[in-house]
Amino acid sequence: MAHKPKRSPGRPAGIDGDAREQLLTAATELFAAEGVAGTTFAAIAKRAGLTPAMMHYYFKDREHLLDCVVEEKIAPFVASVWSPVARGVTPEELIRGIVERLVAGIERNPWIPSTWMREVLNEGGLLRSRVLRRLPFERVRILSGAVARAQKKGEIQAGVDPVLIIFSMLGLVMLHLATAPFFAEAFHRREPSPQAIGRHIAALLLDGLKPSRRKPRKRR
Amino acid sequence: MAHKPKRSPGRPAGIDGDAREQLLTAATELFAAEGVAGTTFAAIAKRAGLTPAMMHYYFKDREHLLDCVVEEKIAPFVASVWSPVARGVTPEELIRGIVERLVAGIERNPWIPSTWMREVLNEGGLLRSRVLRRLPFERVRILSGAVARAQKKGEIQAGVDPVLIIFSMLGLVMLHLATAPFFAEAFHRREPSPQAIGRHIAALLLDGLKPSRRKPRKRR
Amino acid sequence: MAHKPKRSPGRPAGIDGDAREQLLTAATELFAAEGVAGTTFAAIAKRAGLTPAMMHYYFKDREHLLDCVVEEKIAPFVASVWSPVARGVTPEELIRGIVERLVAGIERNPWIPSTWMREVLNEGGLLRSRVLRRLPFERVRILSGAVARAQKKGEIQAGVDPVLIIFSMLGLVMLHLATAPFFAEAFHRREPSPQAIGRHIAALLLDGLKPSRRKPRKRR
Amino acid sequence: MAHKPKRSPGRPAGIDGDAREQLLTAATELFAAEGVAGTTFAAIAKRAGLTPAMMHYYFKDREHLLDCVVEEKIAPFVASVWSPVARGVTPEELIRGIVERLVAGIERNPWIPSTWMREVLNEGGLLRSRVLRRLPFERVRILSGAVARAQKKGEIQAGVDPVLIIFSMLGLVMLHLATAPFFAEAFHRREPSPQAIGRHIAALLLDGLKPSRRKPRKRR
DNA sequence: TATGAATGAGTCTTCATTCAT
DNA sequence: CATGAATGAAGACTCATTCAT
Repeated sequence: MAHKPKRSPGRPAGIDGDAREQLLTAATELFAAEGVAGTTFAAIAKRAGLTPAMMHYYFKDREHLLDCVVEEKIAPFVASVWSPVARGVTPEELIRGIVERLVAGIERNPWIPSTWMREVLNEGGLLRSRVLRRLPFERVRILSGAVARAQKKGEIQAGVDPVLIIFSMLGLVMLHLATAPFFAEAFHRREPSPQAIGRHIAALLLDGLKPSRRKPRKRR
Repeated sequence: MAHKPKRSPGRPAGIDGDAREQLLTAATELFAAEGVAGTTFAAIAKRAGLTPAMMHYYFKDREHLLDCVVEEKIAPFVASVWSPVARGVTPEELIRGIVERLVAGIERNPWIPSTWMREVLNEGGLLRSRVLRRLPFERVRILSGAVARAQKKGEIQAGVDPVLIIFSMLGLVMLHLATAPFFAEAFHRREPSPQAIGRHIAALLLDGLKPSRRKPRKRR
Repeated sequence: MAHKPKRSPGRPAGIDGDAREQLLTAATELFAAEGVAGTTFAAIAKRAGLTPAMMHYYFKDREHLLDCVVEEKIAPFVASVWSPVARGVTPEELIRGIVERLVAGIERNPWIPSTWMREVLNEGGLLRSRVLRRLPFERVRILSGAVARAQKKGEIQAGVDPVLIIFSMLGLVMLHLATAPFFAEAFHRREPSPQAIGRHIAALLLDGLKPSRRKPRKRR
Repeated sequence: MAHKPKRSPGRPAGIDGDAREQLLTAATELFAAEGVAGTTFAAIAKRAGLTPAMMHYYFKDREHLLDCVVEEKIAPFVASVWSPVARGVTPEELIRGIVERLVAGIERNPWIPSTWMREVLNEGGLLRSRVLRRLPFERVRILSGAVARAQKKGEIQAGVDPVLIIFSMLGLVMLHLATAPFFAEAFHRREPSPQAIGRHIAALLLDGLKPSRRKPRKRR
């Protein structure tokens, strides 16, 4: 599907000088900073130190570029978050694992939260349908099923929706990581670390605001 | 600051035929659907049944248009949410009130969550600095102070951050309301009602996933 | 079908300053000289003393421009040639009339023969299908029917094909008028006048090379 | 003149695998279908299963490619048609011979009529001056002289021009062969065979529409 | 208040052409 | 011979903006 000129066989992919990879990286960074609609081919090329024409050499056109970004950058990230999700684990463990992998994946790809919020979640987001097709719905259902069962057993409160809670969880992580600079700017504070954000979210998700009955557990 | 041609005195503002108001409405709708960068003057004018030249007559240029949207549409919404926040109220009551007013305000302005996520929270968002200047930080501090005090008294668990929690709260509402269509599309379900979303968020924020010790209380 | 911005009502169409008309004229002239594929928007605009952007203002894009050329320039020419063709006239009279009107029409639109040969008759011609749709086949059939009947009566020799003869006739006119400059260039002669060409073709069509049995008739 | 990289001596020219020949063939076919201006180097290379860079290896640039097409493809065709023309033959025999060789040559090179009409006869045709230089004017003059003499003797009618008639003859052949697909498309008939076209043209040229006084002769 | 005409700057895209390998 | 990478120039098209009416 994605347009990919054959790489010269003598030249291994992925090395730092790989122009295509550099363009892709530049694209993701600019998408995060300016949005997809606000990012021109010329800007991407310039940031990678190349000419706009090279963009078309490697990616044919905008549509194909977006295909490539989703296929090569976003889909692997999504897979890394969801593929360990399996049946027979408690919701709490599942959630803790997902949040950890989300935070870790985003540390490696800091452009993701912004792009996800803007271009995936939003109506009219330019990556929306492309990403939608690649979401691992079976895994998502494993989690929502586990939540629903735990609710029936009284282990999870009945007020939350077992599907919406997944959006809450993902959304909170994306949102806090995406808005860390906004937070810092608005409140003249240091940006909270991803770990601090992860702890905040886990605490909020698992206990809400209520004081814990449990002994507070050590985290990492 | 904002460019506003004097309105002919005989003609009251706000009536349905008010071209300026119609343009502003068209703008907010398109901003929500396509993002600010993806919305052209021509598109706004066309949606309002007018010519691009009229956009310039009423709003001078893009910058002024954004000023007007923030000043006349977003700022009043923000104020309606935060102005009732006062000292001497429990964090739970404050949060409940804010979430309710958010949901109500968004029902009147359905374009807000999308635009907020895209253009305010995101780095590079085109409304960011404009909105930032108009946030009611004193009120925000009232809430975060109340949370911090409640934490000290053991009424709120220590794991959550008293400022981040505000982002969590606002973010959850915006996010769930903005992604309701995505949710429906991805899971082939009906869009959850704003009320259902409000209940889910309130439950999550106040209790997390834990089963409630309290008697479940009636909500509305 | 064709994209036509409404003309300001106070300004009559067709006056010399009409920018759209000037662009259309420039387009037809360049199409004749360089071919459709070889003619850029910029070149057309420049020849009319305007900017390329104006081309898009008046004609939207290349496709619409071609629509307009065919609709407003070629179709009327074709109609002027064929609409007087009626039943009950001898083939000789019909042919003589068509050739005369062709020559006259081309004198008013000297760009036609070249464009017709290049872009209509040729496979892959860029106006071909557009023009094809607008050919007056009923009239053509009137002529070919008349020729066929005259053949049966022995008034026309049996060797010629009653449909191909129409292509021969039209083709000879177009060809000789289109190649008049080539003729002059190749043989260092003056360009033959359209009238001379018309006489040559009528003579050829009606008598071939054979010496005439008839008294040579006065022509005009 | 034409740029021709030395062929490796062990490898005979003209065999099917000859890349240069394949490129030249692809070029002529595309020129006929899309016109010279509408044919890109990349398209030619692709049709021959090679890369655009190979075009430059073999033909240097566009200008040289056109030189090669004329020199190696069109000039031999022209020569094959005209070289048998000699003094001392009746115009009728000359014409009959030329038309036959034209039809035969075009059957071997079906791309010729279209290209000839588009790129040779038309003002602005991209092969025009190149072909003009290679026309065998002496032979053409042999024919026009023969026609003129026959006119003086009353064997050919006086109404036709002895030079224009040559254009008529060549043009009719090119035109009918080039427009055979158009004819078929426009009239929903089968394409006339080259032989049928040849017969029609010979009949038209020699007798016009008039019923023949001669006994109709057998043709092939 | 409203519009059509006009434009310059910018964006996407194509293409001939070059070059190192 | 042959290819992939790279580029500059140019073309189609868009758009914010201006202006006369």
